[in-house]
Amino acid sequence: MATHCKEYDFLQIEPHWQSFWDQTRAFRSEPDPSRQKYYVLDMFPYPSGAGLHIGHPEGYTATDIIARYKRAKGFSVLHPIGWDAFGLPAEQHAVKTGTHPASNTQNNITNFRRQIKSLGFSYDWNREIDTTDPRYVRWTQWIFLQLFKRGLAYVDERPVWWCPELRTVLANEEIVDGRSEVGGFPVERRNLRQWVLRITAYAERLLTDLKDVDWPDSTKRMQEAWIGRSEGAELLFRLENESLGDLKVFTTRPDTLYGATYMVIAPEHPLVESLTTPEQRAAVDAYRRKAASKSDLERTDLAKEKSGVFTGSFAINPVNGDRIPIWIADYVLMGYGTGAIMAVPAHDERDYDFAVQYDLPIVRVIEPNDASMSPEAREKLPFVGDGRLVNSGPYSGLDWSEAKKRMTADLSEQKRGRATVNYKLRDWLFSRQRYWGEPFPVLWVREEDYQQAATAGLSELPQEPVTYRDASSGITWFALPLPAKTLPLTLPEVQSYLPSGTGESPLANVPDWLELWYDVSTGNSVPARAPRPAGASWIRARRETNTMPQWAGSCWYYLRFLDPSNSEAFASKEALRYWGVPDLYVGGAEHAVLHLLYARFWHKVLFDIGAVPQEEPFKKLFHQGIILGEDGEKMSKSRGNVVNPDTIIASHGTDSLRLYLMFLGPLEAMKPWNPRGIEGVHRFLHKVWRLAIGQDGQPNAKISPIAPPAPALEKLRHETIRKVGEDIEALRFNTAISQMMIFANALQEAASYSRESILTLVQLLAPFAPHLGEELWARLGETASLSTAPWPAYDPARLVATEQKVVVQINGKHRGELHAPVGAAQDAVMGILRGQPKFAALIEGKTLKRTVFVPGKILNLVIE
RNA sequence: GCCCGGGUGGUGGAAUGGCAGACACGACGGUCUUAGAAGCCGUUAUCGAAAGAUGUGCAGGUUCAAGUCCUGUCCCGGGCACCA
Repeated sequence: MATHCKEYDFLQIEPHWQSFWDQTRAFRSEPDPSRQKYYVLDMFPYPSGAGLHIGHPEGYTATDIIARYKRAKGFSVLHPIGWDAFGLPAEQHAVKTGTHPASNTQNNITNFRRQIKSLGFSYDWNREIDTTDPRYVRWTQWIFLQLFKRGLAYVDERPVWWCPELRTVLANEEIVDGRSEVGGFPVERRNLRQWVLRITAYAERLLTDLKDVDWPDSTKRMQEAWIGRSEGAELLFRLENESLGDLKVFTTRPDTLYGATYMVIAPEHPLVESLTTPEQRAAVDAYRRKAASKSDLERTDLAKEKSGVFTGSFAINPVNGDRIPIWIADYVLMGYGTGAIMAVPAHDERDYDFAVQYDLPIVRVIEPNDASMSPEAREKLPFVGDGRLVNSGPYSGLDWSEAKKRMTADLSEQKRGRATVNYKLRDWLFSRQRYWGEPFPVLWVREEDYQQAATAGLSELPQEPVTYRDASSGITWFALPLPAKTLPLTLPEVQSYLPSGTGESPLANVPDWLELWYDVSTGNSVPARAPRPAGASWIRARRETNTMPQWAGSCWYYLRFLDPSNSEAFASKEALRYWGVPDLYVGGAEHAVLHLLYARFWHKVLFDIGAVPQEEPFKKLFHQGIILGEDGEKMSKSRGNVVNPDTIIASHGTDSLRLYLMFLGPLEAMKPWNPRGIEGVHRFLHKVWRLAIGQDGQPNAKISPIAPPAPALEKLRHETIRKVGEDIEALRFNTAISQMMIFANALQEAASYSRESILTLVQLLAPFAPHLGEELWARLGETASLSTAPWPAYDPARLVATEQKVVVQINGKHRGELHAPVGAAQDAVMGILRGQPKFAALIEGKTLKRTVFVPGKILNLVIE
């Protein structure tokens, strides 16, 4: 089974075992009720034209080690891979070359698959998935229909980022520093009809359920910050012109209500028109024009300088009847809270800056409690800390937290306010004006046709229809979902992949796909240019031209891996019950918010409809660190510091690359690539080879068949089994490797060693360097594949030595060490110490003030 | 500005409050060789001839004992950013 090379010939060994694993389908996983399952998942790659980046094998090696280790520990392991294959680059390539994005995507996948296979990962290739495969798209669309049915999808005309160069809409996350992430082109605001998912309905659960997952703290914090929950109150201010009703504001500080000296509404606030007095009209119009022309970037860039304009109108403070001027300023955002605030300049930095700039009154209503504060600090405004109320009528003297509660309750009684919670999280803009994405399984129809379809009952409709009014025609269109059984809705062939440039995707240029006669009783359709088929159930319909963003496919792929070829459901109940959700998920921190938040949202929806049994998709999450170039800079083509895995595999072998990536430092750390480092681990693998195989290609003569193992070596063997196992469990691969190096060095120094010793080393190393592992395992005479061998056990009793080293300190300073029997008490150790002249001299004639003794570790004598 | 990480030899890094620098890389010396490569053996934090002293960004503190805990501060990296 093994090769016959005499030297460590990785170029021969690695392909040999890769085809062995392939042919024997060694890593196929099937549900096995007799064994515990373990599902270890990588963030699946986008198959870019550039091929595998060195960051991919870093994370993938980590999960592969876990997968191989867990298999050896007797788990039934699910370790799959697939392709997140929709995306803008393939479409841009198509625009440039005119070739179908699918063919470019398939080429890239072929290259990625070759590269990943050459790394020897133990994926179950029977479960490979591709998000662009119609059999996959079908279920992505099906999940969308579930969201739609529950009222979690809607359309909205809203300002989006428009990139004239790419002729498409971009999401916030696709914009970096005011330019498109892809290409770096300028972007601007434009209003378009968009699909939006109501993720805000899940804000509270997305926040509170973070406590149940084992994730890096920093990632949880980022999600918390993104969701941005804040508790406060909505307060109603009567307007002086009573015919205009009330002005509703959101505040987290209702306790400062007596300090409100002006109000601010956003430039886009609906009351702007009616609040503006004739005298202020010109100034307000000028200000609004200016605000509208500013991009968001400019708006935030000019953050330091506040600007605004007075409306001429006043509101009435509900607690004291004060007349408060109402201003317009762009530091208040229409998208958060109510788009209006009460400004308390004494206790808010932004309000303070604004008040100073426009010479508005500043009234202190909170005094600090902290007695240790200097008089100057107590006087300083704005003061945003906690304290006691002053100048606040009947509430003066109360602690601020108490005042918050009472004032909110009192206002609530008068129907002038209520306690409320606000989130920074916005609904998720879910459509793109592109070709290369999942089409929405939705038809736009007229109201009477929608009613007819509703009666026919073929499609599952939301309680409230999703509609939009076309401003130019005045027609209100109704969104009719396709029946689930007709899915997938596939992409048509197009002449050009260029977006229409009018805000619609290239799909708008395919009339036969777009305009239909649709049969509400069967779900059948024919192009609209054909005559209307006979029968009352045929209606006129237009397909949705938007496609879904790339996030759609990656939101649920971990579920498809459970049962990838199922054509009845996205996964069978049995598969869902057995495999559940990933036990470990490894991927880059760049997905800390968006992908992981979106996937959690979809998973919770699936949980709510009873489609999955767990509330959270990813129990344990780990981020691998970025590997920097040799120069300590981020790898990039322009810097010329990119390391290509193929090159390393050719020069040093996959096992060396894998081992080096893991030895480089802690998995989560950002660390620079060092070409000399790969030589080091490569030498180590050579050393292991020589420990196992002699120059003649036969097992090394130093391996003793009969002699009992040396006790010290045997103890080290057990220690190494323990340490490597513990480190793998904790994803501390760098220290696991160093322990194996220590063991290998000890074997090399020994005159002879047991066969068990070298087998142990090979086996512990195998998850890291699986090809060398299999080769040596077979060459040492084992007949079954190492991939099926159980993990070696260690005997805790063997770890205990008879003698222990005790460090001797005098006044906390290291003064040497002595050896004492294990478990020796303080008195016994003191006895040994006094018996050694070196130590006895140190305490001679001194007063022993105190003795600190940690058994088996340290003896610290405090003397005078 | 706010929220997270992190600063340890020439380099990557190791260290449940208990011997700082494991394991490697690099460098230097030796061995083998006609020579080299690969092995193998040794040295390698700093100062010092040595004994010893000093040493984990900086300044303090807690402790018998601090890289580790606390306070302040500087620097680097990541995230968020007028969110009321």
